[in-house]
Amino acid sequence: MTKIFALVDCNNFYASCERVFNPALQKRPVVVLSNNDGCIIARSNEAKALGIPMGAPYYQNKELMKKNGVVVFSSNYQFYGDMSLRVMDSLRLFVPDMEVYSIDEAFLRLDGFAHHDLFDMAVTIRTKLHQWTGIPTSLGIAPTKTLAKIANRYAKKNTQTGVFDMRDPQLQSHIMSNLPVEELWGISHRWGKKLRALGIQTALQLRDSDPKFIRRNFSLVGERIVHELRGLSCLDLEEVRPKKNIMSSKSFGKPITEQQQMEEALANYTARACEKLRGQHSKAQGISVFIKTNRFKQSEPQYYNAATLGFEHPTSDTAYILQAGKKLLNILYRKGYRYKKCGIMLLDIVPDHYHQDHLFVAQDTAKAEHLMKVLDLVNQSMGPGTVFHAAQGIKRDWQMRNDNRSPRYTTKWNELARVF
DNA sequence: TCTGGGGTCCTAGGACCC
DNA sequence: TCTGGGGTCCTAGGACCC
Repeated sequence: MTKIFALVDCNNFYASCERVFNPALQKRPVVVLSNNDGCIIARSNEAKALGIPMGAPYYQNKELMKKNGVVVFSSNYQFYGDMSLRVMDSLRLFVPDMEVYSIDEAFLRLDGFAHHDLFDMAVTIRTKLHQWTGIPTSLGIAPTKTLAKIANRYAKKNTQTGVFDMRDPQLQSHIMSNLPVEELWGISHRWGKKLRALGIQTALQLRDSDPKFIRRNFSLVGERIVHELRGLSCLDLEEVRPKKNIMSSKSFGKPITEQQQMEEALANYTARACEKLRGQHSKAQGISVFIKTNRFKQSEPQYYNAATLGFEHPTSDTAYILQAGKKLLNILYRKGYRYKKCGIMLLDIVPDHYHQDHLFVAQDTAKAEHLMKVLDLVNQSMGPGTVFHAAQGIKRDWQMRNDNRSPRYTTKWNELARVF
C-alpha cells in the first residue's frame, strides 16, 4: 500500500504567535530576534516583502526596519513553546499517526483517510487550527516526506487555501522541474553547489539521477533523497525518543572577564540542562563543557577550549553535575580573555531506571533524587527559577539581552493578556 | 555596542579481537 | 622480497535540520 504523508507547517511561526494576542500587529511587518537579540529568526510576510533577510544580524538591519515601522520582538520561547503545544494537541484530534518534527512542523500519516477527500480534510484541519489557536498553517500532501515538504512550500506560496495535494506523478514532475535543487529538504547550500557542479540543477534532475552515483558523492543520505523524490518512501514517522545529548549554551549579554562570573553562568546553563534531563526521565553519564571568546572580534585575542568528564555513575543530580562542571571550567579557564559564550553538554544519556548497583553511593543518590524532585515540583508550580542553587548567583549581570520580549501570555498569571 | 541555540545521522579510521 | 582476513565497537568530524 502506498503511504500518504502530510506536512503541516505554521506560517512564520514566532511572528504569528506575537500576533495572536496583539491584533494591532495584523497587517504590520513583524520580526522576531534570536537569543540575545542577535539575529533575525522569524519574519511576517510583510517583513519578508521589505527584503529583511532571514538569519541576518539584527544590528545590520536596524535602520531598514526602523524606516519601515517594523515591530521587533526579542524571542519568547516559553510563549512559543506553549503555543506549539496547543497547535500539536489540536492536530492530534484529527489524526492518530503524527510526528512532531519541530516546534512549528508536524508530519501526519493520512493513509487511513484515503477514502475521504483529503483536500477537503486538509482545509478543515487548517481552518480549525486557526480558529482554535490563532496560528495560520500550510498543509502539503504527498507519498513521501520529502515530497510533502515540497508540497507544503508550494501550498504556502501559490495557493489561496494553504493546502496542496501533490500525489499526482505528473504534477510532481512539473513542480520539480521548476524547483532549484538546493531548496529540497536535506540539500544544503554546500551540497547544492556540488550538485550543480555535477550538472544537477533541479529537483527533477536529481530525482532522475543514478542513486548509486549520488550515494558515492553524497552518502546514503543523498541516495535516500533520490528515492523519496521518486515516490518511494524511505523516511517514516518517527517516535518521540528521549534525547541522546542535552545541550545548554548561550552568549552573554556582555563579555565575561572573571572566572567567578563564568562559573555562575555555567551553573545556570547546567541547572537548565539537568532540568531537561529529569524532565525526560533520564540520567547522564558524563559532561562536556566549552568556553569561547567572540569569534567576530578578530581584533581581540581568541580562545576556545573544551573538556569532558565521565561520571562514576549515571546521575541527574544538579548538585553533583554542577561540581563536575566547575572542575572542568577550572581546567579550561585562562585569564586575560573577554569571553562571549560558554556551554555544557550532558552525554551518554540513559533511562533513569537504568540502575547499576553501586555499593557506596546508593544511600546518597536516593536523597539527592528526592531533593531534585521537590526542586522541579516547586519550579513547575511556582514558575521557573523560584528555587535554585547558590552557585547560580543572584546578580547575573552577564545575562542575555531581550529588551523587546512580549509578555508570556499563556504561561505566567501576571502576564496574561488584558481586555479593556 | 551589536553576529542564536539545540539537535540528529552518517562515515572513516583506529583499536581490538580471533 | 616477504608480514592474513574478517569482524565489531568506538570516536571524531562532517554533514544536515529547524
